[in-house]
Amino acid sequence: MSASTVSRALGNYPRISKKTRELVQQTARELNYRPNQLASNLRKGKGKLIGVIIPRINRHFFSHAIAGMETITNPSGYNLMICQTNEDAESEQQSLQTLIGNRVDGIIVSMASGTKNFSHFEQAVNEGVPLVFFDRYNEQVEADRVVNDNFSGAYEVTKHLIDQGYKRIVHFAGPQHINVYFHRYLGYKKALEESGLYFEPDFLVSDCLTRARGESIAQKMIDDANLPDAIFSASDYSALGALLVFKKNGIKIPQQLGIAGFANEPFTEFVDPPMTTLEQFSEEIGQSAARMLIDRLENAHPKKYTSTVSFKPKLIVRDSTLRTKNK
Amino acid sequence: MSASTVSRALGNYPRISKKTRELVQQTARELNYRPNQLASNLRKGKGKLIGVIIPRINRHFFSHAIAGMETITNPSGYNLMICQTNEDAESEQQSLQTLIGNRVDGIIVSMASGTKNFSHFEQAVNEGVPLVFFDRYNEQVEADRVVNDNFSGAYEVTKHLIDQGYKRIVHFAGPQHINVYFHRYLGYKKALEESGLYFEPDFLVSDCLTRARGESIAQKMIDDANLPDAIFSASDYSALGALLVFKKNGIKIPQQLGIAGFANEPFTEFVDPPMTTLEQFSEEIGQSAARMLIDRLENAHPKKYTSTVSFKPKLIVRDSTLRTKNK
DNA sequence: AAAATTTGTGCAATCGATTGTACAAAACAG
DNA sequence: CTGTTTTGTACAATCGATTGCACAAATTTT
Repeated sequence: MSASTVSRALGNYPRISKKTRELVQQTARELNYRPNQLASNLRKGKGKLIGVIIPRINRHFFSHAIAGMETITNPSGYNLMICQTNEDAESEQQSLQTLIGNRVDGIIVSMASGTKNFSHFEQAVNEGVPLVFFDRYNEQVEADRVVNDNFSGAYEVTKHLIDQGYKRIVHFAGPQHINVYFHRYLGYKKALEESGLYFEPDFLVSDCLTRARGESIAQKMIDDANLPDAIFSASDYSALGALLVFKKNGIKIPQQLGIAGFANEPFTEFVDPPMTTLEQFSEEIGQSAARMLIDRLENAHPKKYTSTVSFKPKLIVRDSTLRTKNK
Repeated sequence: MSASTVSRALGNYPRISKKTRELVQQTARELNYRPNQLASNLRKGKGKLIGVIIPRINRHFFSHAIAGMETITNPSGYNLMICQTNEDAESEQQSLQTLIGNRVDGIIVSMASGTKNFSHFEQAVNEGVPLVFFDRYNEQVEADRVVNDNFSGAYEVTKHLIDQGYKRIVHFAGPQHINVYFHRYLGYKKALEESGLYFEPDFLVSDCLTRARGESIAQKMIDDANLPDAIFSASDYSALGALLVFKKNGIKIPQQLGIAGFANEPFTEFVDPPMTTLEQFSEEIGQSAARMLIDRLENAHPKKYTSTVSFKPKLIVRDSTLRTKNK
């Protein structure tokens, strides 16, 4: 029996007689035959493989986004090949090369913080590699996007702080070349301005995303006897660090000082006091990105077509900012 | 210029003249040529690809294990292809087929809880697919393993509870067909027996791993006015659920009731009171599994050689079980 | 019963890189 | 200046599955 017949029998081609087909399939099962996907993909030029590039897999947001993607890709028969960049630009470049070299059908990316040059992405787009960004993207690169409305999230939480009567509100910011953190800053600023609130440059603490940095900033505030009324942090982790240091030093939260974070990391619910933060819908974002990519892969789109979906983070108010309730 | 020359030039074969080599490499860069890995892998029969099968990617333990693997595989030039099973046996089977079909060099697995038949793994082993299990394995399958010493971890924490003066100690258990949970139960039991402590069958709460289940069990204990002295849970999540319900009902922890979990999920540090638990060294386990697989791929081993590495979890004592301190 | 159509299978080219072998050109030796 | 060795490049087969085309057998039509 020829290879072609076998191939067609396994592929359920109508021209193959029922008898042969069943014989082949039965025999294949017995011999435990597994078609070599490499060969198949090579010949067909497509392999039902989607590449994913993310900064870190062990972050609540990203691992949940990936889980979300899989709920979409699996039923459609796509597999995921996941690369971590560890926030490093070069590693991101490499991952992109690897994925393209492996002829993935498309790529879902969230950019590394180390990335400041975007030519590798632009080039990929120009070569026609279907690309979808989620969460962290860059304006320059013309590709599909699934984003968080960080601006509105930040605006809302800052508004909330103002409503609670906090006036001198500090912002723990992230690297401003990343859209995500820049927009959080903008939302924060907009809310302040709208309320005609006092704002001075050192209300902005730059690159304050980690627990350690949050701790040291808080310690410095205490040492300088220069406490703000409230802190809106772009990261739950630095908010946590600050909260712990303040608490240890007997500063009452939320009465003396309010703290809000961003991302609704699992621990925020359980710190004392529970922390106000913003939920990001990571799974939905992952799903949406996957859907968008598959749509692009399976349906023809006009050349310059790009699509953007935006998710609005949900404000989760907890005791760490409820000054009115906790008088 | 022939394809073979190009291939050799890019591969830095000594027989290619420096001039040609540089010309080729330069031109390749200009044309943005990326060798088709599919074709290359097909021809070479190897692809520097490692498959990973895990229950869920968005679990602290697993996502950190994967991060650990990457620290080893990346420098060695291997890529990871990750599949989630969602604890489902059939999905696990499929993932295995997919990975083998894609001719991965080897596979790192942590079994799904739904898996009760292991023939697919045995068959893979027989076919010579290099397999390394981590955390969740099965005795029947002869393959390399990286495991947690769940027995000793459970033994230690139970011992600790006994030392703190708790007597009626309940165990929230997981599915006993999974080695991990079975060993936790055994360690718990051993500690009780050694201390000559009273043990009755309903001290064992089966399949109690989720927060919701922990809550309902705790509620039931309260309703029945049948509180134990302490709980050792095989999962931080169910421990959390119980802790929250007890607290809401005014039961003093650790004075009236001690609670310990397993896995050192991030939130355990921040609940009130902070929860005693066991740290699992997920990254190290991932690293170890990756190292073991690569060793097997790159070094010849005798046929029946299998290796097992065991990590001892570290007891992290926090206030939730410190009855003596919190009198 | 011959012609036309349908059905079932095999041949051979193909995807793109790799590699053993062959052969031409250059370098060297005698 | 001829013969030998070295160097550099090309040819062609290969990995394994897929697929257009061709052709034989079976079935239907006239």
